[in-house]
Amino acid sequence: MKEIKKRSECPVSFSLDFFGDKWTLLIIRDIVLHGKHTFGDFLQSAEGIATNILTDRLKMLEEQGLLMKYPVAGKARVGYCLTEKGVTTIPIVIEMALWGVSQNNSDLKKELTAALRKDKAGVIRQLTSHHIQLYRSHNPMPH
Amino acid sequence: MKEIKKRSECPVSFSLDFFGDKWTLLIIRDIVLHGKHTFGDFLQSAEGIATNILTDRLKMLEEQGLLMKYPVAGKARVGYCLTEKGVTTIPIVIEMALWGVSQNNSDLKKELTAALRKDKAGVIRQLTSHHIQLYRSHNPMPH
DNA sequence: GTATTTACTTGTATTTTGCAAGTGCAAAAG
DNA sequence: CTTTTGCACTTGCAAAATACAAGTAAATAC
Repeated sequence: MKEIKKRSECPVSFSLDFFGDKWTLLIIRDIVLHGKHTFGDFLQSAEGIATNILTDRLKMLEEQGLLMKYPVAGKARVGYCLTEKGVTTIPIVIEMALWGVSQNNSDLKKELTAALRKDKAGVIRQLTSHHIQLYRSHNPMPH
Repeated sequence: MKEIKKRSECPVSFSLDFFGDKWTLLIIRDIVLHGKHTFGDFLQSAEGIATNILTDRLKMLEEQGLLMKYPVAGKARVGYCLTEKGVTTIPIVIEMALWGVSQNNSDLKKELTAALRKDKAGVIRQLTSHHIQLYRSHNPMPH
C-alpha cells in the first residue's frame, strides 16, 4: 500500500506525503463535488483509475482516518464517506479546483464556480457541514 | 521530463496533472515561504530532493510558465522566480501548509501561522504582490 | 593552478503505477 | 434452484517514475 513516510517537519511536505499523487484527491473530489460514495462510482470517473490503485487509496484513506466505510443497501454493499478529519481536506480540493478553472478555463459546474467566486469560505462551510451530517448519519454512536 | 498529460476536463484533475507529485509544490514552497531561489537552495531543503528530479521539475515549471530563470551575481549564476502565472499557485501552497499544521501540529514559522489564521486572504495578497514585484524586477521589459 | 561550487547529465536499482485478468460474494434472472 | 450479472476487490506483469550514486563542464574561490 501507499505508505505515508514523513520526509520532514514541514507541514507542506507533510500534506504532500498524503496528497502528493495523482489519485488521492480525485477520490475526495468525487465525494465532495460529485456526491459519489461507492467503489463503482469512483471507478467510473473520467480519469479512469485502475481498480488496484483505487483499492489501495481507499484503504490508505480509511487507515489514516479520512474516510469511513459504511454498509449500504442495493448492489454496492459498501459506501465511503468523509470523517471529521476528512472534511478538513475540502479547502485543498477547492483551491485545486479554482486553480484548474483559472488555468484551463474549463468548467466545474457553473453555479459552483460562481458561488465560489462570490463566497469561497461560505461554500466551504456548507460543503463541510453537509459531509459532517452524512458522516453522523452513518455513525450509530457519535462521540 | 515529467509530462503534463490531461486526463480529463475536470479542473481538479487538471491541477493534479501539474502538482500531483511529491516534489513540484515543495519547490514553490521554497520560493514562497523560504525565499529560496537557486538550484543549490532547493537542494538543501530537508526533504532531500535528488538533483535529477530537481532539474526535471525546474525545467517543467519553466516550460509551463510558472517559473522564470534570471541571471544572478555570485556563485549561483541562475535564479528562479515565480511568474504571474506562478503566483496563482500560492493559495494551494497555503492550504497545504494549513492542513499540515492542523494535522501534524508542526510549525511553519509561528508568526506566519498566526497571520494566516487572522487574515488568510491578506497574507496571500501580500505574498503574491511580493513575488510579482520580484518577477518584475528581474524582467527588463514588463509587458 | 588547484580546489570547490553550481548546474546539470548519466546510469542503475527500487518503487509506483497502469493494465489485464481472475476471484469471491450477493442479488437478480430464468 | 441453477445461471448470470455486477460489485469489490486481488494478483501478476510490464512500463513509468523516482531514488541514489557517480560523473561532467563551466565558473568562481583561494
